[in-house]
Amino acid sequence: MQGTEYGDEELKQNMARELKERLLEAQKEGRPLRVYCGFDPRTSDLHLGHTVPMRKQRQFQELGHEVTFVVGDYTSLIGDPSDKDKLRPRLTPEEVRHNAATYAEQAYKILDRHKTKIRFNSEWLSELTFAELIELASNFTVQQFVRERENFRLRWENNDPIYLHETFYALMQGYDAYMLRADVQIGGTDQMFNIMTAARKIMTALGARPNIAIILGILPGTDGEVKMSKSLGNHIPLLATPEDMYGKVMSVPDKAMGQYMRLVTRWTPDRIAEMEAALRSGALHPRDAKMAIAREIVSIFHDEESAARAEETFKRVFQQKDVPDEMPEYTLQPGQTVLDVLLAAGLATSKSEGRRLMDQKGVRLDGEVLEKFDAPFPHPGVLQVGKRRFVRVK
RNA sequence: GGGCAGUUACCCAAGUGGCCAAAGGGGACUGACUGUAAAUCAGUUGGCAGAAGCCUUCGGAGGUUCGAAUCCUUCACUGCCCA
Repeated sequence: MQGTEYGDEELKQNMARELKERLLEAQKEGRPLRVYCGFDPRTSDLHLGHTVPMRKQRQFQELGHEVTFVVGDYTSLIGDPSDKDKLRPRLTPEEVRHNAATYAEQAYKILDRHKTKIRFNSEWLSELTFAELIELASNFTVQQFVRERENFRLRWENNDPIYLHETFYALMQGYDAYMLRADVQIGGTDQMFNIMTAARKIMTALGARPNIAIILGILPGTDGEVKMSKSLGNHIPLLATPEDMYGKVMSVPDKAMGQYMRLVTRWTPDRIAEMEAALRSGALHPRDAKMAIAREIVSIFHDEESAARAEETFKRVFQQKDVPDEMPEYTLQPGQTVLDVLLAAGLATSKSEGRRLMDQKGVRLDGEVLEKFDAPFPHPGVLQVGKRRFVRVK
């Protein structure tokens, strides 16, 4: 149960007990547990935060259980209720399929490709009749949605709109769990309502055994404070290069190291406890601890070798202030000024921005600060903007 | 259906006829410092021009005015109250 967070010790005990019972029962029946996880095909750009529940699923796979990956193609008609003001155009079936494929491809960095079943929830949700929907809805009160769900409550208090159809999201997720006869459903604390209240209630009402909830802590973003999310700009994409991923992990504040160790790395609870003890006693420097975490994380999503290279680059660029081995290249065109090159190489989005960067002494060529933006570009070399953007100008 | 309030730059939010490219905060970016891309401090943060300057922006459209984010009309969206 490493990394779980129910916010209530009693609930945690209950879930742990139920899980134990269900395991024994399944063993007696000679069947694996059915573990359910859903995903929203609206995004196909996964980040470390998405991998937290996947890691838990992987553990189930390794123990021989059955993991079903549900593509929420039907639920995506609604979208995540926490995003309010973006109009979410309905995706075409092709887009859903494409996103599902790229999403799954990234997910297989963690899950076992051969042991993962994929289902689309339109399969059963599109068959629901209006009468059946009413039946499902009759299990809930408006108060449950508005008072118990934190994101709705906040929106209610802030006078933000809450559309009726958004409340269906939980019903649909619960119905998914019912259709799959899931034994276990895994999600972050933001899924507490959908898993605990909605799914368990619907399953019970329809005569199935309620699934057991495994609620995991939420991984904070690179700011160390709030949930990792692309829209907040504090995310670490799975598709980041090894160097970028390593550096982004290094930029996470020290205080979030524990959460990263517990929620992202493959380390055992013992190893983590050991490291934390060493940190407390001063035997382990926080920088070295974080470097180990960064290296481990890059190893998971790339491989050991790339991780070692990323570490080298990091040491060179940030600890020795040297330039990295590899960087994008740009071929100089005749007659270009410094400003032209900045713009053409994508280091500035407008001439004004380029001038500002130069005014701030943020532009260097082979280590020399460039100040005259309208001067012809001096000579080929390594053009650097700020601390970490490099282009080799040829 | 009726009444009232609101819609400002990436986000939150001030501004209620000229001094507004638009306060403040967050974020982002740059610099200094640092074990770090953290923390802290300083600066920058619409576009174009070397600068004075010019151009585009305050939900959409139209209007009043020498001049509008600010006033009027209308449309769209949101909230609150009443039915």
